[in-house]
Amino acid sequence: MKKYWLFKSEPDVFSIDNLIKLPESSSTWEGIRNYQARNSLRDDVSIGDEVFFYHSRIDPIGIVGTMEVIKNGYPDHFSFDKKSKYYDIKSKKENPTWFMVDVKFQRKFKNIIPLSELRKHFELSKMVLLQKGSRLSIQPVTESEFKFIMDNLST
DNA sequence: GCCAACGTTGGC
DNA sequence: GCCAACGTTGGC
Repeated sequence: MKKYWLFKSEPDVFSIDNLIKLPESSSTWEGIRNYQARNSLRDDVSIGDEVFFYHSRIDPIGIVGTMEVIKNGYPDHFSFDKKSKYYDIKSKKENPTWFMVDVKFQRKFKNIIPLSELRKHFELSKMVLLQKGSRLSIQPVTESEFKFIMDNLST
């Protein structure tokens, strides 16, 4: 069954426009170095799932569009590459610590949906994103939350 | 750029 | 296995 997610990225590092410009408008989603997020990428994020692209640490912060998962979780090979900023000595090829998926651009909203806007809606009050202290960079979104945002807030 | 809230590390 | 110290995230 199709699932829904929200992936955070700092646009200084990787923005939705960067994704659009890549061949096939698709990309690896590497460099996730948090165990809870890793577990989602390894076990739950699946081909066909829909994902909100979220820009953090920029003004304004919020959801900028959607993408689709096109490859299930597989070892994050950047963690094996000494030259990569995502290199991690404890991740071994025969027993990888970190995982990633591939994504493909779907849609960029005409207007960003700011975090402050998301907070206004009772229907979204349970969103992982909006919980106090929440900073998961790969997080689940419920079907009703996803549809509410697409139907009422997307442009 | 600051700093609160988390997550991780490592000494004991 | 506790927990202080350190490192990171991300809203503001």
